[in-house]
Amino acid sequence: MGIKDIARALGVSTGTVDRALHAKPGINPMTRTRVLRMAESLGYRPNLAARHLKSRKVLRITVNLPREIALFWDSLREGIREAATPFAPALEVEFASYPRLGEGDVAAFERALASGTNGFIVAPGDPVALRPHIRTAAQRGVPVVCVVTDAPDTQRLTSVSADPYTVGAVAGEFLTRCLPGGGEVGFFTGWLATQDHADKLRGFEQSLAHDGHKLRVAGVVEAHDDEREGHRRALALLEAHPDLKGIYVSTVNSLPVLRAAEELGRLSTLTIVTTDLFPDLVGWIRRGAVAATVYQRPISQGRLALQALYQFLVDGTCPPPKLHVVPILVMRSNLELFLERLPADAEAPAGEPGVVRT
Amino acid sequence: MGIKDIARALGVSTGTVDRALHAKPGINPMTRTRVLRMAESLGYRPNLAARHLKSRKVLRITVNLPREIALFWDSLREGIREAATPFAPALEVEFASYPRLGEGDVAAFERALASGTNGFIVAPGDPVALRPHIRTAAQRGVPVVCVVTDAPDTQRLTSVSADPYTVGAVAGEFLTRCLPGGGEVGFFTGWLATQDHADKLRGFEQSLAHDGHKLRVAGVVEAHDDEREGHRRALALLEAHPDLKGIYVSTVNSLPVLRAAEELGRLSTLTIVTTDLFPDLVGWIRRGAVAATVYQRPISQGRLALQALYQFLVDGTCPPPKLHVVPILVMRSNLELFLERLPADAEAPAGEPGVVRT
DNA sequence: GTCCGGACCGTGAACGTTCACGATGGCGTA
DNA sequence: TACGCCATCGTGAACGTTCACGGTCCGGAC
Repeated sequence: MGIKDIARALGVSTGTVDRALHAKPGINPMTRTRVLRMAESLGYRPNLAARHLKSRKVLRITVNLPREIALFWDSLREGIREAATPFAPALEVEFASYPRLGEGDVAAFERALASGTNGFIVAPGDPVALRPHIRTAAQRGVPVVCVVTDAPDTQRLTSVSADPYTVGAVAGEFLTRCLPGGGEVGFFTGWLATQDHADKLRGFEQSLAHDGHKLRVAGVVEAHDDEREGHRRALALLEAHPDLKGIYVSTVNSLPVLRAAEELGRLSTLTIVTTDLFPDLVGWIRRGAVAATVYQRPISQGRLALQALYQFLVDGTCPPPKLHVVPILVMRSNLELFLERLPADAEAPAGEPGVVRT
Repeated sequence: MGIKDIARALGVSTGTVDRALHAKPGINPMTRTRVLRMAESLGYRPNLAARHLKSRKVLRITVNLPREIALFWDSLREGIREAATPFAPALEVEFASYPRLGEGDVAAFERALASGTNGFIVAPGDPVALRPHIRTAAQRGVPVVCVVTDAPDTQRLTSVSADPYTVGAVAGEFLTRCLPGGGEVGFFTGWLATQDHADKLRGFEQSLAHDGHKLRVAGVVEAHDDEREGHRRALALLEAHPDLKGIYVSTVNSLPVLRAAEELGRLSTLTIVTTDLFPDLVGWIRRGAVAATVYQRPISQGRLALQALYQFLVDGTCPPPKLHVVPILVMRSNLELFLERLPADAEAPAGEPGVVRT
């Protein structure tokens, strides 16, 4: 079951077999197919050890992710790094960062593609802008894996994310359980035009419906990832609904909403569910102001993304078009276990400007 | 940074370096230390590809786990298998099963040790009985990793488990959130003498205490993993406390408790939290009779165990004495995502004897 | 002095693959 | 006919490590 066996079986040399298996020039198309057919029938599996021993060519994959929110993206990077170590030194991971989601990802992508990467892991901020670049990458045989956010209808290899519908449904079910008496709850998101955000709302509403509509959505707020707007609209929602029982902030921008609730003295009567985990949120969870946060498990996402990409580069095996991680409810009781696993320097935010801590 | 560089730097042959690095006989102790020191200072990392290419010696690790509960242990095995594939064919995993936890694990251990395994992954049913065997294994340089249950005070390499204190605390916090009005709850376990079970109770009580003692433990029941006893004592507890608001079954034996609650018509007034996931539990979760189950993530445990063991066998790097996975709350809304990932044939229980399904 | 044995160490082949180079042969052109 | 070119294929070295084998040296016994 080696390259030699194929050569012997066909009466050709190992060099010819090598050329055939790697689609190199300088070989008769007929012998090429004969070799391929024989390789197939013999069940040929390349010996990776020997391959890497000889031409110490390393696979280079580049990871383009934002810097902010640090704790989240650092965790994602950590998951990738961790999953990559078993393959070292045959695999080399190159990290490139840009300030925020969608700010500079295209440029970083072009640079890496020009420098000759073998694969990508990216979080598309603006999928439409990235689409043509994913196309050219695919044409050159460079696979792209999306994490956290997807770039649908492109030639990406696969996407890894927390299934948004389930994320919303988990938050909804938890709120339903926490508020057995029923009542009104608020839903905060970024843009409902974004597929992911709309899916979360769908999942959320579906969960509420399960309970016989004792809990209902009093307002759906689009904050457009803007701190000021989030704060202002949270104040408005709370004042318009003095009897509001719960809030689910389905984006990572939960701080403005939390502060608004605190300013109005409503924290004790509200059950609040947020999204993901970042330093400034830890305190709110510890003192119970946030009942739970739906964690999208960046570490696991990173691991899955890297493994799918590596498998494809080595075996050529295609993953399913979408890979999902199960969202986790982080509460006070299991918070510490998450903080343990997180990148070390990321937990202490120190006095960041504009951050109110109580 | 290869064996040749060490040889050249010291003016010896590669054979000598090889003998020194592997503690083989037939080498002067002095040259041995000289080689080791030089290897250290040059930062020598063996080329695993070359090593495996030459003496195609495969690491063989044996996994001894119970058959029942199938879904749980199959998931654990799946996690191990999955984590092992990247190392194939340099790593070979051998699975041995015995009927139940503690029934035949010692015999299986001895057999595998005699057959010359390189490492173990086991779930000690009776840690005391297994201790001497772990000792002899350790003396022969065969590392043992415990999963799910630990064998403390032995020479095991490490143990992988869901931190029992956190498991209990998560269940407690969830119940607290579900029952904002306070009241009495029941706690079911196996044996309080078992460290893990006692830790879960501690975590559980700690979470209740956080809330200003509005929720309190009406009864702690030891069911000794006996179905009849569990059922009988559940009936007794429910009848003694007609106002019981919630139940946490901290072992996998939750069915007798659930049936007792159902028989007494108390399901609708009880918030029930169980442990782990198995086929017969799925229906109870789907119709909301079980609010949530604390999942101890066997797949992740398997992955962690294998990676720690492999790292040690290859690098000699020792993992921390305990590795923890974060327990997850499985509810109706994320149940399907878990069932997806589970071993295929394990979900459908068919008509198992003695199983009541509604 | 010769021989032997043991301790220690060097030598070289082999593992499966890759790749640069050389070899072969057929065909067209001078 | 002689030559060169191109397409196609074979050859052999190299990658870093392991291991069986053989070599060298030294001390002791005859």
